[in-house]
Amino acid sequence: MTNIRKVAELAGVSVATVSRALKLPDIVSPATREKVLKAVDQAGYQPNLMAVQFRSQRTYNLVVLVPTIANTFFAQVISGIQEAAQERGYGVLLCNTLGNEAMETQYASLVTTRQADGVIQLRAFNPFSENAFPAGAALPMINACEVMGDAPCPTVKLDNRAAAREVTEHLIALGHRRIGMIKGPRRSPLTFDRQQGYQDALSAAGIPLDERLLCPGDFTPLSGYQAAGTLVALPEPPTAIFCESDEMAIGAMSRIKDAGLRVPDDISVAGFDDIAFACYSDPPLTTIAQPAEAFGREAVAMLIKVLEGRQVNNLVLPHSLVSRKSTAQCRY
Amino acid sequence: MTNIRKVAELAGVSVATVSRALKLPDIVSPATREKVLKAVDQAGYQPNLMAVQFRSQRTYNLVVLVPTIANTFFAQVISGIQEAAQERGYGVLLCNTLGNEAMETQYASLVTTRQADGVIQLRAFNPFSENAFPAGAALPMINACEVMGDAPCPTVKLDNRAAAREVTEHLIALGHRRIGMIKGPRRSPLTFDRQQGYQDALSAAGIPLDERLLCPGDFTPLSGYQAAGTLVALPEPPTAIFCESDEMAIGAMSRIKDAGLRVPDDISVAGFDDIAFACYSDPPLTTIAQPAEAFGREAVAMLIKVLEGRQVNNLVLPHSLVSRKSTAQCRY
DNA sequence: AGCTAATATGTAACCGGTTACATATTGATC
DNA sequence: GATCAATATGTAACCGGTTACATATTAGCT
Repeated sequence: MTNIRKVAELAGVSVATVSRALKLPDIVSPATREKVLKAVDQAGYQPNLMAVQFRSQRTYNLVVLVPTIANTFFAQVISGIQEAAQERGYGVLLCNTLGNEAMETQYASLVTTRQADGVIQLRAFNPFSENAFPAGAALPMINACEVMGDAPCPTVKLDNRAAAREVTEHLIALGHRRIGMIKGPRRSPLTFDRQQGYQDALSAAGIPLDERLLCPGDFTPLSGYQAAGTLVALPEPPTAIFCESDEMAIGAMSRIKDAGLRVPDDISVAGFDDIAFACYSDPPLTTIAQPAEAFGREAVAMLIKVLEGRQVNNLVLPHSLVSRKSTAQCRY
Repeated sequence: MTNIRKVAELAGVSVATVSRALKLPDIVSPATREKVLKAVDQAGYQPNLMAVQFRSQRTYNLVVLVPTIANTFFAQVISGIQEAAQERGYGVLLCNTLGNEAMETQYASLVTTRQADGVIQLRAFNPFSENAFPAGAALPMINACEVMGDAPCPTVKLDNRAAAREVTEHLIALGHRRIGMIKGPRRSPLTFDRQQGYQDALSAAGIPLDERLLCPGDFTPLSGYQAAGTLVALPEPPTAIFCESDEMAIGAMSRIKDAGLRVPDDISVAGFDDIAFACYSDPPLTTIAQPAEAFGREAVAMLIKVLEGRQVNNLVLPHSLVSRKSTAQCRY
């Protein structure tokens, strides 16, 4: 293996000079620099970054904990993370946790064992910082997308409550009064906030909350399909359904059509996320657009600030209602 | 930082003994082992894996080069990679190359700079091994999914030609004779193989090839949408379209409906990949199912074999035609 | 007890860079 | 020419483990 000593020997200088010629070219004489560069070239030398990292105690890797890469929205967020990380010279260690807390803990420990410098957690915070990291070892960490109010680290999120309220108001403005909601997993703060927004809109319009119109899902198309099945089977089914993710909305629309009903003629459907497929579904989906890549980019920027010991502020990214063809005037 | 020396001091033994007590517990006396473990516990010691890796010259990280994570199919493959890697104690460094060869090269060099042990490339091989890695430094590398015939490394792929032939035969069996094809990027070997299969089926059925029915795309829904626009605008539009990816098929169906035509009544559409959305599209998509996770798992297994210096054989994974509602008897 | 072999533990070199500190060289100023 | 500062380079310690080799201890056997 060609290492810095070989290069030093070739160039007839010390290893320190080689190191400096490469890292701080200004402080070596032009002649020496030239000699070193030639030797580097001749030896085909590439620094062993493992050694560099070991010495500097920085890995320049970031751990990303994602519940499921298979989710289109997360895939986009990761895309943003990836890009931003690369621009700053960081690598991305991807961890598909499948919601498994043990796995999250295990992966977060990549930081304490020095295989990564920090963590971006795309799921609501779990208690691992309490049990798994003793001695008050606060991990350099950012919580993005799904965020709990009392997260013990900086966060980037959407104003989910306001966004959900907007969608619901949009449906109410179309004349709907029986509005179903296909939610996320029960314990998700995302779901909590969005349900708040949904209720805000209802009560502002004087519509009483009907618990039977709330169905839990897990953000997958299948769960949307199943939940919609429950809703259309109600004695008084909803005339509109707000789904907490586009993937569930797509599943829901499929189920509604299987029941012989049409979207939006019989039931309006709204989603959340604005994934790439949202405008190619039949009908194209009305939804809340989230800046997925921006989530990733901002999370990286914040984490690096933390790593550099700088001050960071929590961030709320903007959303917007995208009105397409899956929602229409209520006919009843 | 609590390091092995602190632990040694606490336990009243040498660092070598601590190291051995943890890695080769059998060769230290039970009493010593106990002492060491107690000291480890007391000090809250976690080995600095950066140091371990540095010493052993193994990072236990694998680089994965993926054209776009945003593609649902790749997301699934990565899921499989991720799982298999984790089971074997490897981490996954994800690189979204966006088809950029410079970026692929840059990331592959993580191996030569010792930040990763090997590479899984999900795109057809590019010439970087020739120009970027001099001195015949053959990277430990696996090429999966999109594979070229002369790949200079082990490969896992599908029999794309046979699969494309099956879909096409399925359409022919339904009475279609004007069958369009929405292809992948021009230079992709995937596209080449699948077009071969398409042509195999046509010529077996005595149907002449009509070049106008072939449209290039780039695997995104948008490109499928656009290509379908070209096809329906033909003086004699096809009665069926075979798309090289489900994402393009979904885009194509959207365009067909925008043209006031119905799927499958007016035009049958078949896809490729069997992504999660395939059964929730309207109508549910007839497609070729690929074992996406298995691609990932096998690629990891093969790469680790390579890293261990063992013999590996190229692999061809099975596919199957999934017949849903987007293809139907030709009415013309 | 005396000898050999097996077991247990310690010492220190090593991986490949980085960098504090020491030393050598050059240049500027009086 | 002497003095001092600035610049350039070299020496060696260091990061935190692993492991070859040396040494100490114990066990087994005659």
